[in-house]
Formats: sequence, C-alpha cells, structure tokens
Amino acid sequence: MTGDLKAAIETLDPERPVLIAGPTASGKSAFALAIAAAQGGRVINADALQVYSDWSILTARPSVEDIQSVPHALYGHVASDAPYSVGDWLRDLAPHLTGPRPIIVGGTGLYLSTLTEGLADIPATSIEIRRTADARLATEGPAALLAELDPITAARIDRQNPVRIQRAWEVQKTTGRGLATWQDETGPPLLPTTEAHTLVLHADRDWLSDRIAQRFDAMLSAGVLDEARRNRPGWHPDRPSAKAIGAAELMAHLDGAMDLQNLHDRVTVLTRQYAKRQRSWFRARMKHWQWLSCH
RNA sequence: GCCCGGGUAGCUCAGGGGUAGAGCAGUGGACUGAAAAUCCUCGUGUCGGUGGUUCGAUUCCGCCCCCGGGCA
Repeated sequence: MTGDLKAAIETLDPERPVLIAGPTASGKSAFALAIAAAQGGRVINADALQVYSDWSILTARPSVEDIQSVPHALYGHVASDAPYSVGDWLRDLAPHLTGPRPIIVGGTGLYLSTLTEGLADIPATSIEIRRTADARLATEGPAALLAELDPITAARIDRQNPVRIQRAWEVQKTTGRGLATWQDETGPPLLPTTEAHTLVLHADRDWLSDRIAQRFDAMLSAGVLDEARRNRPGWHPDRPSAKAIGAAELMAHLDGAMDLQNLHDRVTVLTRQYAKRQRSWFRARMKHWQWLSCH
C-alpha cells in the first residue's frame, strides 16, 4: 500500500463510517482491511457481484483469512440464481449502519451513490411483468414500450437504451405511476456524505491495466478454473451471478471453445472496459469525495 | 536462387489515379432496483522504401527491403 493510503488512514476519525470507491483491481479491499485492522470496524461489501455465493475467486472476494481476521459483511450471502438489486443491497446494509463502525467498500458506483444520495421507494416489480416486458421487447421492440411511458419519464430516460425503457415501463405497469414521479419523491439517503469519510481510490490507467492482467494470472493460480468447474452444473448465462466478468468466458474455455490465451486476453479486456466505466461514474458522481492515489 | 501471395490505423483486414475505411482495441460520456449490467460519442495513418510514368501515385511500372507459401 502506498504512503498516500497509509497517511490517509491516520487522518480518519475511528468513530466515523468510511466509504471507499475505486476501480476494480485498485486495492480497495486491502485498504479497507488495513483501516479496520488499524482502527477497528466492520468491512461491508458494496460490490454487486461479490454478494453472490458462487464466484469467490473470480469476483476477487476477500480471502477466508481476511474475513477471519476482521469482521466482514454482505460477501457471498446471496444465492447465485436469486435476483438482487440496489434496493436489496440497501436493505441488507441498513442494519449494519448501527453496528460497529462500517467501512463500506466496493466498485459498484450505483450502490454507493444511492447510499449517499437516496433511492426512490418504488414497489418491487414482479417476475411476471419482467417476462411480459422481455417478450414484448423481443417481438415489438423498445419503441412500443417507450410509447406507453408518460412524457416526463420518456423525456428523462435514455431512449436509446432498451434496459432503461424496460425498467420505466415495468414501474409504470406495476404502480400506475411514472418512474419520474417516483424519482422526484426520493427520500433522504441512508448515509449522507457529510456523515462519513468518502474516499475514492484513483489509479493511473496503465498501472491498473497491469494490475488487472496480474490479477487474472493470480486468479488462475488460485484455482478459478476449478471454481468454474464447480459452477458448471446448472450454469446458465441468464443467472444473476453469471454477469461476473469472465464467467461466460471460463465456461467457454471449459467447453473447449476458447484457449487459455484467448481467455486471458478476453477477460482482461472486459475488465479494463469495466474499469473505464467505473472511472466515468466516479468522476461524475464522486467529484467531491476525497481522491487518493493508490500507486 | 526462382515462382506465387502479402506489406494500409495499436491488431485483423477492405479499398483503389484526385492524399483512405470497417471490425476489434482504445477514448470521452450517460446511467435511481439487471449496474462486473445496459447505452451513446470519437477513426490522419510516412497506405514498406526508392526511382519512374502522370497535371496528380497510396493506387500503374521498375528496383530494393521485409513476411508467408511453393519449387529448387
């Protein structure tokens, strides 16, 4: 860990919650662990894929030793085929805000932003409505669903993004009110930034690329291929946990459809692209957080 | 040594007498319940080198260099 990061730990109030954002492979987990070891607290996961039980190595979850040395929460606690969303995460997280000092760490910008900015209290949409939307999207295309949205919502969302349209449509069908209306009534956040240390790890692009490649090598040594073999029975790309970067590629490799070199290249490319999206989110939404160089 | 192909963007390649274009990679961005998801934007590079033909060559011709394959 860099001097920058070590020095930052000493400036933290041990009573205050800590939020840590940062691109994948930037060393967030180790940083969170160091804070907890030095000052106490419980490390809480803010990563959308590390919540699932099946991909531990692939999603770079903290090791068993780490979890034994310091309290951790919300890692691998969700079944691989269970739907999970930001709302679920906030509900799972809430009880931990009153326990030992939380050190919330993860790369999912949406999760951290809703924690500090709030999330509209929209009733859950059903699996049936999702299926209906999927079917209509496939047969009629996004324009058909878009046409059924209220004008305010339609103007607010990205109309070129089918997933955005589908979400708005599902909310409208389920609740009878427009998504925009719900969003306008968003309540206060669970944890405003003024009540926490908000930290963003910042990495040089090329440095991070190297780290990403090295980390995948480390995953191979740690046995991701075995992990993939264990997950192969019942594997399906539509499973929520199947979105872990590299999962589909590992399965292709086990099927003999992708050699090891290709697997490595493909997974590191996908991971770099993900890191870029994360940077975009952090730059836009976390510009007032404290930025720390992690190398 | 000879005969065929090739040498064009970081990579794979298309094109063709009026200084060039796709995919991938990369970049910047959006994103309030799928978010490791999803979506949008951005393409100048000695067209291998060098002579020649031409008003004009990356494109045609000669020579040279390099990479494949074949024959010796």
